[in-house]
Amino acid sequence: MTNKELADLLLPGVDSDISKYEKMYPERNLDEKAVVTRFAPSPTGFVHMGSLFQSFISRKVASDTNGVFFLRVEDTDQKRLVENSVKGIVDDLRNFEIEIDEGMINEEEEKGLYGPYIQSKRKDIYQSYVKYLLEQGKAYPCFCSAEEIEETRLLQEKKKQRIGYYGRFAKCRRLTPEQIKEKVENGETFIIRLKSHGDFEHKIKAHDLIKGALEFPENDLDVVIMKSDGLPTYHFAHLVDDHLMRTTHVIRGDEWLSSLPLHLQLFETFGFKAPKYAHISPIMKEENGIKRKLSKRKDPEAAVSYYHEKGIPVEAVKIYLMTLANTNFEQWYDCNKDKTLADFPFDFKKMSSSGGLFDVEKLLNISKNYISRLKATEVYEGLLHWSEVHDPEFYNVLKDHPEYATKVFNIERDQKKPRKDYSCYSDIKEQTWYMFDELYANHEKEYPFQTISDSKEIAQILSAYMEKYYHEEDSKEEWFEHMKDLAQEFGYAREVKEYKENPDAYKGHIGDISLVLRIVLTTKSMTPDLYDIMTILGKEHIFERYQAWIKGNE
RNA sequence: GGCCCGUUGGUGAAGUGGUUAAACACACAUGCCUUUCACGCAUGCAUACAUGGGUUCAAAUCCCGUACGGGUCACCA
Repeated sequence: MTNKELADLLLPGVDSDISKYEKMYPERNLDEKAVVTRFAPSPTGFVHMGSLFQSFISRKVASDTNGVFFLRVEDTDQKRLVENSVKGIVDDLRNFEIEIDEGMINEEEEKGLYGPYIQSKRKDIYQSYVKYLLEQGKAYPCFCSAEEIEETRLLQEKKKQRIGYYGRFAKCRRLTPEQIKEKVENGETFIIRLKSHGDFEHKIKAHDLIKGALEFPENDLDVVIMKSDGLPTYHFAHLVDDHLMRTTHVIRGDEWLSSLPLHLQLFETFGFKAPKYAHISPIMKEENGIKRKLSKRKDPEAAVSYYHEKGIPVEAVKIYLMTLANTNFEQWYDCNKDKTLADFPFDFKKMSSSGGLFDVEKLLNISKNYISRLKATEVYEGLLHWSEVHDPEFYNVLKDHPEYATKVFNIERDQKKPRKDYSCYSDIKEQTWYMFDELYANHEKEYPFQTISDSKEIAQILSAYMEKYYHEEDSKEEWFEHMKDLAQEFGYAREVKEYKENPDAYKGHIGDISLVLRIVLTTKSMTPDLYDIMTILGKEHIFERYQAWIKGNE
């Protein structure tokens, strides 16, 4: 019995002519340096921070080189499928503004000429390649049961031998064609294994874009390439897909590093050119002094939804990811304030070969700086968008007063060194609610008075301010002069310096007076510039709040 | 257990044999500025190159061992 007859017996009706696929998916017509890469998740849930990181880098590299970034869904494990997760993945990428050039665009549809981009629809293709391999005598069927495999494993453990299906442990490799025929005709289920010619004692050299030069023993495991349901395993799908999709760079998590020898062997077996590999270390988290992989299950910050809920701008998250990826980015960004992420020359070699710690503090700092550089209108837009989903009360207020709200966000913003108050959109309401009537009315109020806390004196100060010292048209300088006059009238120093030089001569200083005016107006002892606040709020509101306080504290 | 990768201060890290007695950023502390806060500025902090050996005139940087951490060894990806 020839290999061809054997292949026909095992995969009847499958066309082993792989040359047609080679024609169907020709080399891409791109620049020599163009990088074709992909994000290839299995549809088992939402996108994890680590995957987002990989896609972000992949997108960046493809864009930098006028290449292609595509999304391929790896659903060959039918048992683990989670409903609607393709949509989840697509949405997560879109929400982070990571655009795909090709691939799945929702649960059913896709775009691009190198599809199908979902593995369950590529079964015919994989089977052709499997059959081709069988005909070449480079693969064989295996009828071993799970129990038998387990048995050899135990035996190997006991004898302290390497675990796996290889060498003399590869029983089915020695099956004669007649035996195979008999088993198939008996209806026994089988899988297909690679007939490896690797030698564990031989070392092979490999190169990784991030980790550099690597050395491994050759793969000598007869790994499963096709499962009993006729679908390929990851390794084989990787070979076929990344070959036919003309992937030039495989960027993936470093849990794959140890199967690199196998993958290289697979490409070599077919005589295909292997892609370049970049194995990214996982993002770590520290807990109780131990570093561990950021976990989807345990760590809320692992889910990309966390950032949307907090209202950290997408761009800020990307900036953070870039600093994690290439730490020289921070300095570059600092020196090139007019440039954007897209201008930064990303370099694989600058990636850390060990796993970086994910630092939410640092992210928030970056976000704070980012928001501080935004225009007030941009803050308004971003906040509006965020609050629509996460804070309907605030959203309604913002929606009704776009111009007013923009003025509020412009306080101490339009200057060379803008204020840095907000780390994320969810911070803003707490710091600005007193500027909005609707929110002010419903908010609980506490007045944290300090030096001046006697309500009678406070009432007097407020009254005097309204009667004599408040003038709607005052410039900032005039306004401040009037504040000083007010301070003086009540026995407080006009200048802090004066007070410090001669503390006994005064009850306090200008700061104590302005604090009273600030607190009654805003209920806060810490706010941005009071003049700006007063100007935006206007006479009516100021007087209303001062009078209400006096009345309430008689 | 086999194989592979990694280990620079609280954190991210620069650094690839010699002005790095270890940059920069975050965090933290102090001071200045300031009507508050924030910003900014200045200073400081952290006893930082896992460890033992070797190569060299010279090592965080090269080699070997050890420890610790991570990954992998599925009809999962």
